[in-house]
Amino acid sequence: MPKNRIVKLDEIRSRCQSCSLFELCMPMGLAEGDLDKLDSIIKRRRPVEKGEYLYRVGDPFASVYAVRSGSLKTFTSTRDGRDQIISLHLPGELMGLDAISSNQHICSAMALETTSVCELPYERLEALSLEIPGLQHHLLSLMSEEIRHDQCHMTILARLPVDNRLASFLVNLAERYRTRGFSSTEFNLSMSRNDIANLLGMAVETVSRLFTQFQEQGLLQVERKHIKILNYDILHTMHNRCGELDANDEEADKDNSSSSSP
Amino acid sequence: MPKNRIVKLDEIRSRCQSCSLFELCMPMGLAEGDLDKLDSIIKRRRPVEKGEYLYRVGDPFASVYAVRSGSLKTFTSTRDGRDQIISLHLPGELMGLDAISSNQHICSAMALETTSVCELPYERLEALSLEIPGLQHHLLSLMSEEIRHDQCHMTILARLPVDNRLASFLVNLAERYRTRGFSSTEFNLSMSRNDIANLLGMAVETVSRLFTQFQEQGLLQVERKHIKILNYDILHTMHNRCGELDANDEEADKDNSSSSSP
DNA sequence: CGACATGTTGAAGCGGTTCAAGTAGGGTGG
DNA sequence: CCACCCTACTTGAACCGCTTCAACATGTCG
Repeated sequence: MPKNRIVKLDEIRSRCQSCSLFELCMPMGLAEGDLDKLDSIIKRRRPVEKGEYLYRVGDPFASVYAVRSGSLKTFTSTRDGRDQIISLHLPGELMGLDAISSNQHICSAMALETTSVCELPYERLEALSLEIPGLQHHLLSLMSEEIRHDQCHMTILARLPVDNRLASFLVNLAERYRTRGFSSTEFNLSMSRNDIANLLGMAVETVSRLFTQFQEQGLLQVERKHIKILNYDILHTMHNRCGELDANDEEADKDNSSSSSP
Repeated sequence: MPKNRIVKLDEIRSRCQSCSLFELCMPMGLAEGDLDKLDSIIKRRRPVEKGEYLYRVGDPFASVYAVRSGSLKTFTSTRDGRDQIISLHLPGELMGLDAISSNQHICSAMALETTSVCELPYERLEALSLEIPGLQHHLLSLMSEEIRHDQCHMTILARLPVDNRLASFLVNLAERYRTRGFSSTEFNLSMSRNDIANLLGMAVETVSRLFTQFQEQGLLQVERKHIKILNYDILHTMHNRCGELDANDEEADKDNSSSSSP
């Protein structure tokens, strides 16, 4: 089971009560004054409408963004002009940290629905993280979390057949909704079939076929974007378990067949 | 062309002269005293022999490691027991930062040849980065670099046919060797065909066939692990250019066909 | 309502895997 | 030093998972 990435709703305090920055400010138990400091650098901005860009590849890197509501996809463009979707971002997640080293955004972010975000000017955030205890660690931790996620996705793309990929996607979504206090068995997809296919490295038609197949198998009930999970267990069996560490890990990598052991 | 990830050899100073920690300590122009501080937390350890683990999935996270010489692969295990190689690490690179959020290693690291590393106890490193100007930013920057790399690899796995994947791999290797002052046209692979296949999400046989195909096309000369690149341009044409930002990026993602523009 | 985007379904084709067999290093022990 | 073995690698041929192409259905929005 992945570690909870945000804090329970009832633990949220004062200012950020109406804000989805849980993940960013809460986990290290912020003092009142520190919370003020954080609040002071946050820029509110008008919602990003469906299809609008929050930022684009190559934009100068000035801020990171915390999703308050709605959802966005990030994607890069390959040289042949087609896009590759990198990830889906839900409320409570921080986006844009991947631009730190290049000082410009390395992917574009587009809203999948009307989406509101908080803008955090990065320089001020970085400065603040030298002051506020735990903030530095938290930023580093968030990035490490993102690396873990990406590695998991790489494994999915490299190793799994298409049905397992879709199952992984759905299980992951379910978990994330559950963590946010929503139903983990019934939700609406904010991504189109096209986007899902792209994210999972397959053809749209395949996604379509898999949804009907899953439905015929009694795993799901699908109606357009509405998903109802009927048999979570089987889906979970199919999904890639990377990132789920448990006690007896030593036996997991016992047969490392590749380049020799001495 | 990816940004240079390490500093030119003649810019290296004093203590770390014999060390490949360029990337970690150099880019922000360390003061003499700060360099001492950094040196003081570094643990030297005996070389890791080929096939030995530097760390394993699930190991408690205590340190990050800078590769001084040699090379390592990192990999996770999927639930079916097979491994998925995540990346190859060459001298000058820092490994293990992905363990920050979970506090245990999320992948295993195994030496591909006799490899020497410097161990940096993470807690002390994090503490130090509150003191040494620029170190915090550098750590964040390194992680952002890793995210960029992973995203690039995701794109390769999701979109490219096998020949382009291998070309991408070789071009990437060539660049990294060049940056390190080695020949970018002639080098030895430290990975086995098996490992390469695994990393690129394909079958060993395919890698083998592609090498002979590339050779027949006059792109390469291959002899076992020794690679000589004969036509870099064509390989470069095949390779995925993600992460290579340039001035006219706005036209790159003009036709974003997926979920609507307003 | 018509037009266009999005989603579904079927049938053909192919890229890459899998299976099988054979070759070539590299190390070990006699 | 060679015979041996084991592993890494290569090559061929059959198969199949998924894509592609094409046609149709369903929503959605001006």
